[in-house]
Amino acid sequence: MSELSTERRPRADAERNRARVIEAARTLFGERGDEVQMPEIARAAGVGVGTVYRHFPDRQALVEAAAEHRFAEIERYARTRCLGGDSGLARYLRYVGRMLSRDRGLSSAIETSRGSTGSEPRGEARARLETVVAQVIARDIEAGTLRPDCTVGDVYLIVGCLSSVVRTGSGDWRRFLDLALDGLRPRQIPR
Amino acid sequence: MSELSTERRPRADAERNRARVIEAARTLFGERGDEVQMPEIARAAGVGVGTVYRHFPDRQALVEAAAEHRFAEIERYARTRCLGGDSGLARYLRYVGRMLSRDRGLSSAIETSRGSTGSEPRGEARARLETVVAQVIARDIEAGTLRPDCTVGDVYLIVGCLSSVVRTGSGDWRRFLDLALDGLRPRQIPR
DNA sequence: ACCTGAACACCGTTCAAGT
DNA sequence: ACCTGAACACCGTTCAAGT
Repeated sequence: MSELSTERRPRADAERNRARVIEAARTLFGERGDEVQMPEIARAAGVGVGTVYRHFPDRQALVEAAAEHRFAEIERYARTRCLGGDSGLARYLRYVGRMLSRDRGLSSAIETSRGSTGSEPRGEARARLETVVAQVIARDIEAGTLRPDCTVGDVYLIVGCLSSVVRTGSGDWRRFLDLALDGLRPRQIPR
Repeated sequence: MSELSTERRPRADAERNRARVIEAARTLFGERGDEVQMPEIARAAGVGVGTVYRHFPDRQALVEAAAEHRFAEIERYARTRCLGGDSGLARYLRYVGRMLSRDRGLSSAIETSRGSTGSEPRGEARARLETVVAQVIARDIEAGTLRPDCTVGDVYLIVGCLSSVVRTGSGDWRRFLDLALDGLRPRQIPR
């Protein structure tokens, strides 16, 4: 009857192993993106493959877990540096572009988390991020630098494309952002 | 000394097999995109896997060959229907979007042909297409509906993103195009 | 010359055995 | 409870044998 929570205190070595796996995954995915293999991560973490799978149901889950801290960083940046001026969204998107260029694993996480039904929370850092992005959008619209019909969905659309451009190296992502941002500006003097 | 050309006349059955492989690949890639497997294509074509590899060096080459006729179709559409009015590029991009929605294999071909060095011809249909796209751009710029600094590279950038949006189903590709096209319009009354 | 398909290589994932 | 790593499943690609 003292079983109020389903949570179990994990064994100390289990917790340490989990941390090591995440650490190794961050480094390797960050450097080489999606091509890194599971046995290599296990080796770098100093554990067996089975241990990796004990902590993460599949490869995809590990990719997401390894990228989670980036979403937290991005959320923090958006909250502290994109709510002050009148073109916060531009600042935000350029920051995301730089992040994607530096951390190739972030790109994989964003790309693959989209094929899903679309409505799964996928980590609380992302949920928080969505809230802040909505605030950035509202602020820019009020400042008159953003078209009034712009939604969070539009920003996701653009982030996804940005990720695709960076990942494939098919062009200059800064140029893409310039075009996209122009597309998001309000029509000046419509008549 | 009568060997003026390196070309050899292929045996009749070889040519027939090649055609069958392409036909099977078009159908299957078109329906289910990148997930279709080589043995399945071989079976559908009524040949052994080895025969597929005799005609196409690897999977990627087959994907490209199967999509080649789409590039020809798109080039024809661009040439006949996008050089008349004053917003040919918008017509063009919407047509590409519809094609990508219908033929899932085209998406794979576009996606994967980008990671490369960037400067390989990759089939003559694509080379011809590039020429026509340049003409569409020039015409729209002259008509004043397109920003004067728009390049073929910009259009490729947008087609790549369009492909990514359609493939991942991460959002409404028509909405994305509306935004991108707005970004490509000339700034009205800049001062 | 070209075809066939069993065999190989590779990588994600599982599970029997160990502590 | 958790860990290990050999074994399995799967799929792209090769190649010895056949016509």
